[in-house]
Amino acid sequence: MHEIPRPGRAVRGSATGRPIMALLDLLGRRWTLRVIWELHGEPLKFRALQARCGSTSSSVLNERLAELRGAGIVEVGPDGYRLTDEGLELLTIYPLMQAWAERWAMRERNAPDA
Amino acid sequence: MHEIPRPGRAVRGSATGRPIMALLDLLGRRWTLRVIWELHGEPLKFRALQARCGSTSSSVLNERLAELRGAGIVEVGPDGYRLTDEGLELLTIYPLMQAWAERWAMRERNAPDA
DNA sequence: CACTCCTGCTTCGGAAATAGGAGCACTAAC
DNA sequence: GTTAGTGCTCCTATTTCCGAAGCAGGAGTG
Repeated sequence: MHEIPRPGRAVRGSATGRPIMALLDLLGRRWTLRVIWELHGEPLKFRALQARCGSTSSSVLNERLAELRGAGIVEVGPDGYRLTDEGLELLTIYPLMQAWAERWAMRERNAPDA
Repeated sequence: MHEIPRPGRAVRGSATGRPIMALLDLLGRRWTLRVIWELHGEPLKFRALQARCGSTSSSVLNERLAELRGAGIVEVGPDGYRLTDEGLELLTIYPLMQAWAERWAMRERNAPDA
């Protein structure tokens, strides 16, 4: 088992305890950004969420969900997993990322293959 | 060697080619978010960047830099690695993450240990 | 009761990514 | 020549992840 990053504690790559470092560690793990993205709408059951995340393995998905619940980003409701109020706040970074990704796609279309 | 995610192509967990999926794959790799964060200011040489990223291994750091250069987020200048104009655009998500992380730290301080 | 279906979750062996460190080729001093 | 700095590569050990199977519990059905 690995540590769930928390502000005020040492995380991978930073022992200062700075909150942003804990968040960068948390969000930088595989599937974490994707899980939050897929939970932007209605609540999803475990297997439904798994299917939306490209059929990622249940073991890793369960770890990520435990971390996100520990950070107060995701909670379990009667209809499945959903974002908390704080999780919804974190969702504000996604429109920026999506707009950036769209410009990225336009640049790639106009560029010859690398 | 592994594939550098690009919009319009299949990436880990998504074969649709949606640009946001490529970006989520790219940013969800270890050290990627951190590298962009550390490059927000002045340009950094390879070893200086490595030191700021908690002495991550040079092999992985080099892979991440190759990916970020391939995506047009990072470029190499006379003074070292720095963000491109598009990389600076991506930097706009960090103030939101930092604010979120600060609230996270406040919640943790007010909460009994889990 | 048994049986079926769905739930979240766990376990396990093999595959892939990352860590950690030594070292290379190159350039610029001196 | 030596020394120091650069980006980067190679190698092995460790960690993480994948993929599939299966478990425990609850609800419904007869």
